[in-house]
Amino acid sequence: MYIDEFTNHDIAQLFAAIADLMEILGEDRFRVIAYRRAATAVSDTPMAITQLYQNQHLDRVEGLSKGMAEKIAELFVTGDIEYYSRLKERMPVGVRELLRVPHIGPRTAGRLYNEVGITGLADLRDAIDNGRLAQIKGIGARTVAGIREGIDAVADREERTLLLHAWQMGQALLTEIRQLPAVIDVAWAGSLRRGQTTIGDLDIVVVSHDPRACAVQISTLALLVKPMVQETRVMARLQNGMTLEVQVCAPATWGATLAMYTGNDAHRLWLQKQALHHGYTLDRDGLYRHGVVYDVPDEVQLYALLGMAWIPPELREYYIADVLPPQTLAPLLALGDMQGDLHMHTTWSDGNGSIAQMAESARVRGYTHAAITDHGALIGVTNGLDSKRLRAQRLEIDMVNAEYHAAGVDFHLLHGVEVDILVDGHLALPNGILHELDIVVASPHINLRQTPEVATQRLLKAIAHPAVDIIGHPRGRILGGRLGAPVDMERVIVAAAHHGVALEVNSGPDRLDIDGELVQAALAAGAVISVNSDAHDVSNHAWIEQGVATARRGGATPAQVINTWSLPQLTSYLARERHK
DNA sequence: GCCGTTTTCGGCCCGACTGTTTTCAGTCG
Repeated sequence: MYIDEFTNHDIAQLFAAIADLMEILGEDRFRVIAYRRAATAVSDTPMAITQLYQNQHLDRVEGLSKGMAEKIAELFVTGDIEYYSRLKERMPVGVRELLRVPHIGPRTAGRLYNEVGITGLADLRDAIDNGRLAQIKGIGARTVAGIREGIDAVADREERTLLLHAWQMGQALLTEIRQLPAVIDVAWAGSLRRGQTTIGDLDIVVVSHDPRACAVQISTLALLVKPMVQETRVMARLQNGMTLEVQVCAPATWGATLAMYTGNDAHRLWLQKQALHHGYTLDRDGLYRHGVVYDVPDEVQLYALLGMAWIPPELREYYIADVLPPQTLAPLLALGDMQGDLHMHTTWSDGNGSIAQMAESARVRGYTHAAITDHGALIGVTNGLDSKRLRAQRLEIDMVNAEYHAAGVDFHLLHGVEVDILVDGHLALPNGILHELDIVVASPHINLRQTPEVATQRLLKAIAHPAVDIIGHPRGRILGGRLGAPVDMERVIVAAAHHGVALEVNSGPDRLDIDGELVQAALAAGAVISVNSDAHDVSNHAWIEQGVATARRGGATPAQVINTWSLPQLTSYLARERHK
């Protein structure tokens, strides 16, 4: 039995590798999809697959078919999957790295191996440098340039985990740790607590009266893979492939330890400097005065002892060096401030939920309103709506609203659209229909490889359009996938502020576009922002938490985020802006 | 490979755009 050797992450990687190799080898694409689905099913499972297997509960893994469960059994029994071995004989595994590079799909990856012998990113770089790549039929100068551009964006992708996935794992860990008898309190630290868009390692700080005993208890949790205990610290791997570090401290040092583990490095050094300045020394074990531990039961007291107001973790990277923090910071946007989600899709275009289902899911989250913004007609696969279908959709939205109204429920749906911003900045729907809608989100989806000037003009033109209320995921970046359009965001922000158009923080886990830095710039210029889920399924509404974290990193206060406004306030904003 | 059955096999995600061609293959959303 090889059962202890595989985490969920390992198994998902194996299925993904099989799918990639099959695709490169030109196998039936529906079989490829089957393996991909299995990879997703496994990595979406919080419980250890090994444990489910031992309890004969693999059939409880949602989305995992019987055939794929058998492959997992084969892996646990023999240590390998025979089909995978046979694929590897036909195509080196390294070739699948090439698929991550923009402009290289399975066919090209296969040709790069067969015709030039390229087996990985390093080979690909060499082939670009020595001109071998340009010699391949069908790959011209522009494609080579595109590949050269994309290769670096892709290189560090494997190392980091998307905020959403780290968040989910962090939640699961907190829940389990909290139930241990020796635990008084527990919190995330590190980049997860700071709300970074991608996370390296997961850091957690725990408070206990008996830190050593508590560390041992933590090491027994089923979520941990190969845990190691060093006095009051636990190191382990997690099922999703991340590395975990848990530090247990005594109640008296909680404030100091949590702040030191939250960081970042620069903020940590700055805190230590401030401590010295006030006659203390500060390290991960606590705050000391004349060599004696000084009680700091929480972070607020730590910052107070160092002569300043508590700084929310999301802003700590910005408060470093000689920058003096304000004595009181305005409260940042919180999840509870959100009154409406203004960007979501339904089965009318490419979503999975009906209008009524998406509305109810938004209402249950505590919103008073939400906007249905299906795709406008342009992108084929999204089944976009033209004017005629949008008018038909209006009737269904009116009906849902009427039902809420009749039931005396305080919830209202706005009718909107997510319209494509075309290459030249024109919108993909006629002005007539755009003006009929309650709200218009305009987003760039295709042709994201433009020169900076053209890409910028494209957005500026859309912002100037009188019907546009929100610019959706302005750069179109995909985390770990592509950088997005080379837009001059400074000019875009100025224009958005001028025209009263909101810039979106899209909460899609691989988007988080715009990010914290741009939020900060936008707010400084007087623009408003809109934090939206871009949900295509009722379950996606939860993504808003990562969007809120991103807005917080930009220092957004509730008033600066149009989603916190009451329906009357939002409606008057939409009306005023439309008649400009 | 999986699903849902008219339970034995056909359908499953397809259309636009790009770059390279000279009529289209491949990538992307």
